Amino acid sequence: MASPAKKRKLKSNLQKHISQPTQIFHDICVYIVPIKLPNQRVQFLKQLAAKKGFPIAESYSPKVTHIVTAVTSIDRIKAHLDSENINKVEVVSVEWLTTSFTDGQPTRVTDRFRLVPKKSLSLERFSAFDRQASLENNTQLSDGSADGESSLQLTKYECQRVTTLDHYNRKLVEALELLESHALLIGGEQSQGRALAFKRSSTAMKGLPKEIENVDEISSLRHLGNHSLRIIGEILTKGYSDEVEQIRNSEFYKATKLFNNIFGVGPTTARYWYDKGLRTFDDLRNSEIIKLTDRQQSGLDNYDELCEPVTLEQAQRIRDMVQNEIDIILPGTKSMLVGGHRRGKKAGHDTDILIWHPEEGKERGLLTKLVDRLELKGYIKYKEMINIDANTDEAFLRRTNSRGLSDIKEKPGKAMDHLERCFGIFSFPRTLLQLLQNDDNPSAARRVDLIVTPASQWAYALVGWTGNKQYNRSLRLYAWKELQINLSSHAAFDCREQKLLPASTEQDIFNYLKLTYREPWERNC
DNA sequence: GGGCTTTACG
DNA sequence: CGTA
DNA sequence: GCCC
Repeated sequence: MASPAKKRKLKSNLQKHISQPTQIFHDICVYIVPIKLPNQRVQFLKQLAAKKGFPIAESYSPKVTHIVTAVTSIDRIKAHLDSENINKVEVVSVEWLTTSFTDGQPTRVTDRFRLVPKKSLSLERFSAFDRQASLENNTQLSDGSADGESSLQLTKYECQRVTTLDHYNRKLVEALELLESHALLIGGEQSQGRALAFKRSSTAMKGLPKEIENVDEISSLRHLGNHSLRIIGEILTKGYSDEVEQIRNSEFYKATKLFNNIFGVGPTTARYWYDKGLRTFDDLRNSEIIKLTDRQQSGLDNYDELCEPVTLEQAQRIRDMVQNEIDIILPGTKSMLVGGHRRGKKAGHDTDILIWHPEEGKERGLLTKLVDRLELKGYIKYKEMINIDANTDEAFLRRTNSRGLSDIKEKPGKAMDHLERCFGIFSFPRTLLQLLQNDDNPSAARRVDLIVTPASQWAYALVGWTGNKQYNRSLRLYAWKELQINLSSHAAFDCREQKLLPASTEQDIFNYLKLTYREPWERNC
């Protein structure tokens, strides 16, 4: 990261993706009702509207001239807008907007586009109508736009676009993610890069506003090259990809993937065991030559329970319990769920809890006390404590300097102070409901991460620990390449201005990075 | 052909 | 090397 | 593997 070879010329990519509309239609103002329309589609329509010069209102106000909606009931609209006063506003289907895009100007509103009272139009017909409209819209736009631009576009970085849990191309994403994990399991010099490329292909698919039916629709998109397109094409034409299925059913993939699923076992160890001839957990347990680390042993012992998805309700109960403890230890301490659950996942593979005290420094030593109390209650099956003491300041300065800029006189100060972490396997009593549904196992093992952050680093910790992983990678890459800002989950350092960027909210960080704020559930790359 | 996020700790 |  |  610090080599001089890294001094690549900064391209002015920032403006490149924001093409200016040739004209702006000031006499209209469109409000898109975010009901029944997937968020992704709303974002897509807004983006396109901006490009085509259609003013968009973020919320409903008197200046709005056109309400665009997928909802079929006028009452539902009124309820949503909390206003009866929509008589002089045109309430139109999404098709009106897409037709207008195709026309390059606001299309005259006819009865065809107007929302009519529910009783005279069946729901089925309306949604079929709408599906057809979106299809036409995209095919027409991608072929025959006047300016020759394709309507399907992908930003360079994932953090510049909206990616939600819901999307239209699950099958394609699944295949590409399998190729990603396979690349990691194979290992070798090139594997990280190959895996990343497949990951980017898959996030590209997640970001599309509709289901892909033909490879041609996406063949010119960024991040989709020969290999990914070949896989996608195969799946689109015959429902599956030979290459993917061959990998999925291979002995190598099945065994290494199984091992890799054990907490404490990465691709290298999985591969090593495979090369030694091991294939199953029994092979592992009975092997004379294999020495499991404590972490791996614990991961293996709790394998089945750790495979159970952590529901949002469970995660909330775990946080409530943590909150109860820290209320006793240090009143005023706060905690929140981060990770996948903050991004809207109903089921996750672990629970991440961010803990802090509004008063800087008060949080010192808190985690040890918290973990002690949880341990006394018998909730902890396995744990690793990670303490970061002071004098990491120096390391931070060295790194910053090695990125090719002059000495920093001003010390980062508290920026790198003691962020404490504990990760491990906790065990919680099952609820009555779980006991009824599941077996008679009275407790449930869960992967839990506890993170204590000083108030000064809270915003950065929040962004970092909310993730997801790919979102963070893209955010940090973008920050460095485009703005020469070094971003981590503790702080951001502007290398041009030679200063730390203090932030108290997530919005502050997005502002520094000149990015539109993304809600946590829009960061599911 | 270089680059691919971050950067500690255990 | 694996964890986040 | 894909982008620059």
